[in-house]
Amino acid sequence: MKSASSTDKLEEVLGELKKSRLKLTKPRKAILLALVQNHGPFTAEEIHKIISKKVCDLATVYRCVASLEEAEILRRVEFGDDSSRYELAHDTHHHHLICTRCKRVEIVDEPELEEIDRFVKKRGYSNITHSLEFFGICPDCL
Amino acid sequence: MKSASSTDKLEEVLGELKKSRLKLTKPRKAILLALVQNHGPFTAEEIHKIISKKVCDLATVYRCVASLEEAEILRRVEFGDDSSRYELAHDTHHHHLICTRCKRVEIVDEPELEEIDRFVKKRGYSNITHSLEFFGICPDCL
DNA sequence: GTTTTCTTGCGATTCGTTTGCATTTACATT
DNA sequence: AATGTAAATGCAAACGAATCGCAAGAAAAC
Repeated sequence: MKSASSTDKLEEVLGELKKSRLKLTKPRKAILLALVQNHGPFTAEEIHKIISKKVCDLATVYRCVASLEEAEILRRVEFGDDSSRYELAHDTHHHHLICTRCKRVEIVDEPELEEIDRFVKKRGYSNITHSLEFFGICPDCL
Repeated sequence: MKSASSTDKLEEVLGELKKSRLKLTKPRKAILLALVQNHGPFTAEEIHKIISKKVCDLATVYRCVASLEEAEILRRVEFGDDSSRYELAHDTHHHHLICTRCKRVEIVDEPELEEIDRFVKKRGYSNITHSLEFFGICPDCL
């Protein structure tokens, strides 16, 4: 199975948006396009820059990512630096490997890590999610 | 091997503090005592309440936890709710399981999870650390 | 096209955290 | 014990990320 093209992906995501009860507005479309076209989780501020500040106010970006996260179209990621980052939830579950020197972000999607949640299932918890991020110094920075 | 008593633990931690080049001040002693006596990672604000606000200013708590983290006596933990929490770094490496309803925090220290970092070692990264937190609904809240 | 409901812009506001600066304290040195 | 000095503190002001109130604007429903 080939990976979908950028436009395919955008249509897919916009489809998800229509299925939710969220309205299809210009800021939301711009944000989703930005995340389809660009890699890596971004802060609201970064998204605001990418879509161009003329599209909408920064406050609107915050409100959009919040509603899109609620609708499970976006996923929030925390790198422990006091700001939330967002990426398409549609992408397969994965984690990040962040170089603490150059801030490069790599994707980690080892199949063995898929089963992580089972360690807490036996405690009777439900609706389990987890957040796993790696930090280290990348080969280039050594 | 028995777990150390509260006073043993406190002395051990104060020993670490002396070995660092940090001065042994009243606020730092109070904070370490608070973390020896109480479970779970706490925010600066929570620590400030525990040690009693008379001990020092909130700004001092922030400065203390920062220096104690730097000295690797405390460890910072993020639950993705826009505030940092601190616990004794001395305690064995573990993760947290946070009930998203009642905010209860449990410790997760499955031995199988110890080896997590190896998934990124093969990418040539060094000084690897990771942050893994679980979120779910606890049996009592169901 | 009109109504209803959601969304936005803009400014003000909150909240966690940090900082500047004068003062105080811990600790080393005499 | 008195002194010197570098580090730590209190207090208030400043900060940055995120949120909110409200009036105006735009989408979807009728």
